[in-house]
Amino acid sequence: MELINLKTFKAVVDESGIKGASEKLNTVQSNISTRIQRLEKELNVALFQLKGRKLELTPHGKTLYSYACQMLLLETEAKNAIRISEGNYELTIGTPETFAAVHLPNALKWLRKEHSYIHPKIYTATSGELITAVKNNTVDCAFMGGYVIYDDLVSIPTVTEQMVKVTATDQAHDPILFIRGEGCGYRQVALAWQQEMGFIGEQRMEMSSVDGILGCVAGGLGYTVMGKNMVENNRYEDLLTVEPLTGSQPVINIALVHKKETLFKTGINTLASFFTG
Amino acid sequence: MELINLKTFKAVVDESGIKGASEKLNTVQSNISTRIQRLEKELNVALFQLKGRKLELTPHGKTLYSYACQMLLLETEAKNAIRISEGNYELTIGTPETFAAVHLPNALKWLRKEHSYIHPKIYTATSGELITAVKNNTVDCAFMGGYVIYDDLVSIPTVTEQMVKVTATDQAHDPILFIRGEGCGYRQVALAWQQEMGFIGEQRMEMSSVDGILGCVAGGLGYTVMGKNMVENNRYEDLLTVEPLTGSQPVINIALVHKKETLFKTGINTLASFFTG
DNA sequence: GTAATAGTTCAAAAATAGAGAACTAAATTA
DNA sequence: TAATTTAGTTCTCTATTTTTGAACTATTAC
Repeated sequence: MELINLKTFKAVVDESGIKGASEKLNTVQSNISTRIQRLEKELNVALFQLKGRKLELTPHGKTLYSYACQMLLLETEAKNAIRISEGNYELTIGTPETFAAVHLPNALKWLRKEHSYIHPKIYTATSGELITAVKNNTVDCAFMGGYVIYDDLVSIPTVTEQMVKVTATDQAHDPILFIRGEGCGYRQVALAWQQEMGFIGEQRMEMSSVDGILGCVAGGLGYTVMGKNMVENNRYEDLLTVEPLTGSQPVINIALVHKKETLFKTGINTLASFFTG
Repeated sequence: MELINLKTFKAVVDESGIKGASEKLNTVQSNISTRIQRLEKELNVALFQLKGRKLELTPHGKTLYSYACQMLLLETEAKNAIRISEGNYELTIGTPETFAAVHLPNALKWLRKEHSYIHPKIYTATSGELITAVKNNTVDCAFMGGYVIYDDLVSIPTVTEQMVKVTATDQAHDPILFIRGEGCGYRQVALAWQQEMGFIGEQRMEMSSVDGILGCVAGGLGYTVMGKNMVENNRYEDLLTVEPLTGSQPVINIALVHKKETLFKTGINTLASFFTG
């Protein structure tokens, strides 16, 4: 039993198919196919069953999956443990795009200057995706809006952002709320505010980029609700008016989230200390 | 990181050297050497340090060792879990040669008849070697004379054997005690008895085979102390006289020993139930 | 019915691991 | 202290394994 086969097996399960796995592992389908067959031959059981043109895990496959996950986790842990004991290690940090643009640069500059033995590696995704990324060790920690309340995760509060309503300065605007895509932390705050204020019937417009949203707002197409910092120094800043949000949640708290038992606790706390002082 | 490399690494540590590992893994030294180097290159740290002509684990090596053990354990567990969930599985049973000859045949016959889904696989070694074999999962369980008192091992009492002093029937014999080799459970009882009886100065003769010992005793070369069952039906039985052992330990208790947390608990208990009824 | 998608099989090419000999260095011993 | 034994490394050649990419089959979607 070799780890590459188990890694392949796990990829097939996670990506639910040979094709997905082959893309994830940067190889061709036939390799995935044969690696799985190698495992099946070695264990002398079928791991998958073809249902139509989908693969379905057999009970044996399920059994193996849990072991494979454990073993692969141990592999990365072993590598991490050695990296840490070398005193000089990589820390994978997940962050929403917005946070990466506004808050991370200074933190990384500071890290580089004061704790150069930590080599940060940034991974951007939506808040939603980041939770799973933390859970399955794709990242060592992640910045996230709101509070996370999972048993095996720890949240360290970092920055509190003033939420603001952003409108065009010299223009009337349509009652259209511009919000970011599914999975974004700000989106939730914006929607909650909209509901609280009773603007239920209002139109909404979804847009994935902050710059795009602010551009539209500046153009008088609508208004938006987001973090104050995100507007400051934006290219459209001069055309925009911000006013602090009213309502029950006028701020958003951004936490640094990590697994309870991580080998990188010290490094993560170091990173958090930049914000908490 | 591949399991074969970790397996090799573990073997080098366990056998304390490349040579030992190469013998254990049935390959040549150069292979062991390059596998270790592969690991070192991949992790970018030295795992061993040459001290004279001995290898010494570096701190990084120690770190890796604990992970390697865990991963390799998971590998065998994964295989076992699948074997068991197939409903039809192999059970590796360790036994001293003597026990294999006298008690096992009936047990195996019964197992085959009543619990044919268990496929016993026999591994013979001395009691001493069997303890380590159980500990590192070379065998799933093992029969052993005396009681084992290790934290993570469980002993199920099976048969109690009457110990007897065996002498030639129609002959005087020299005061030479024939005993079995190092690591044999009976040997210890024999030696304890000899000491208790005050036959300290007596000569001793070591011999690895029971038949050999009984042959010598039958020929009047000396006497021996062993389990009653081992003499019964032996080819020399007619020439031998047995008398129950006197002293504080006239019997030997043979237990079936296994790790506390084994996937084969049910199978092992089934096997034990043949003896306990 | 046709196109697209998912997975398998196969042969050739590329990469890798293994065996064994030659070599270096340390311990043993005579 | 010179010779021998032992442990480990390095190197080359060979054998094996892995990867690739194309052809093929089966299922789903349009």
